[in-house]
Amino acid sequence: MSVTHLQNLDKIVSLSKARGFIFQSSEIYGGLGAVYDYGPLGAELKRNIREAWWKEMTRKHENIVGIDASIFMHPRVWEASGHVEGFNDPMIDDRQSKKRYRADMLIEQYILKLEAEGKQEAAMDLKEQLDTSGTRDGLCQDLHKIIMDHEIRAPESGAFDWTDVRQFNLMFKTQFGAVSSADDEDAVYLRPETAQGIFVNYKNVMDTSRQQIPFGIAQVGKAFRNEVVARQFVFRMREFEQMEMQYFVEPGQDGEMYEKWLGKRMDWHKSMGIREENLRAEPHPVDKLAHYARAAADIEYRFPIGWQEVEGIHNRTDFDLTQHQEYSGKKMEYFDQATRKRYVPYVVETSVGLDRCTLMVLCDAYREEDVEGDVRTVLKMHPDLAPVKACIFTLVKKPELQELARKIEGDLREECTVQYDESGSIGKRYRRLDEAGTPFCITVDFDGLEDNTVTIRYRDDMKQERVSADRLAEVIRKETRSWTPES
RNA sequence: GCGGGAAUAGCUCAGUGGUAGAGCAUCACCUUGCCAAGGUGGGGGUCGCGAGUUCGAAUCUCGUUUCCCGCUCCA
Repeated sequence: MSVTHLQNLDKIVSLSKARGFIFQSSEIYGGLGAVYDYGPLGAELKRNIREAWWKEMTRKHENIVGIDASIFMHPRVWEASGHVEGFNDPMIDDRQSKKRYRADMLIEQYILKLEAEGKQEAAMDLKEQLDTSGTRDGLCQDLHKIIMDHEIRAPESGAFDWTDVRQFNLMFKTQFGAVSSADDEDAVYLRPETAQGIFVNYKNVMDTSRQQIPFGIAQVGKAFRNEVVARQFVFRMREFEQMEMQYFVEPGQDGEMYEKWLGKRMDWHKSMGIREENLRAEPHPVDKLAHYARAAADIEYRFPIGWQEVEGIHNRTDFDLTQHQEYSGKKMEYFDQATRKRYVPYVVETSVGLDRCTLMVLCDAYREEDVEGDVRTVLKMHPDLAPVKACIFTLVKKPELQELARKIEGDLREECTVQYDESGSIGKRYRRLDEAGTPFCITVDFDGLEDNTVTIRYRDDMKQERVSADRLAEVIRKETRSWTPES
């Protein structure tokens, strides 16, 4: 039995389409870039992951509650959060090397170079110009002028052949209200992250849910980013779903809680049946942290496209709440009755991409096995996540078998997601369900008509057992509980 | 967004200016007593889309969209 390691996402993409996990959006119109739809199996898989997360993050903790905030938010939210600033990177292209650079970074590098050459005065002067860029003819024009005036060359090619400086705003903007106008006053954004929905509701939740610090707010929802480069299947989409939990703690407790949640979240991924050797935690270097974070780490999965982030754990400090306090004028402080301390809470964030999780599960489950000279494609995912948990077959298409099979199907429908299949050869049906990741196939044969027994065939090792039809639910439960991934 | 490559049936592809093809898949029937068996028949393509050249374009030219590979960002 051999297992092939995927070199790219091609096979996952093909299988996703062939079996109805994931389709490209608006395919009949030629598709829409970096937007995907979940088909029947994909919708079930994604929902199973979402529910597992929700159960883990809310129901298992008495001090974490869920909310469901809107996608539209007051435009000022995004000024407070830093997204209007931070999601507006001025970019410039080198026509020679075809490489793209952040215009402000180029100038900063040039300043460092001047300083290294001992030209302190010129460096100071340029720094002043950079800091005041955007105040003269607009940010793009100002930065472009600096680059032109100083003949700043491309770092790699050494060329001086630049395009204009252009800004790429990663936030989708739309009109609010029935009357559309070109005025920016009416513009609202589709949220680029779900976290702000939690921060703006922090006081509401605390005032109404009798929670005291430390406590958490969890949310699952869509977010939108107009990515410059949006590729690699559902890994980077323009519309995606995040599962976030913001944990509010007393300043000083943030470091410990950050470590704790990093560990708990890693454990969760393992409990989803993801192989341990394909998971790792990567701390962000201190000099590369986002504007809001004091510490950050990615939980990465070894995708066929390399190690990539699935979840981010951030120590956001009091950045967000302080910003909202300032921009909204509303107090975000917490008063601790026991210690008589008053403070703006610190926030530890866990933020996981649901679509990335789904892709991770598909990649980790995908196997190509050599079965008697034939290739068997099978998705060995955790039975709890499987879109279809069991499928009922008749050994051959005969009315007397159909009756018992339909009865078993009906009984199991109460227990889990099931399908019924009687077409084609038995082997073909097993393989079809292997590709769907269905862990249990139940076949009704003529012996079963006598003693009410059936064979249950296991996806992972293709072994079969004869069990009483009455015990099926019990066997499925037991097998599901004891399941572990094979490496 | 920029550069390079690609687009023909659900999938993999053949077809280089003259009637749109194959294998697999799918559906129906027959067959089939446990790992993609076999038989018969059916459905499915405005050759990504739009122009142009031509008597005639899947085929040549231009544009456009989407996908793949790089450059930046991130869940």
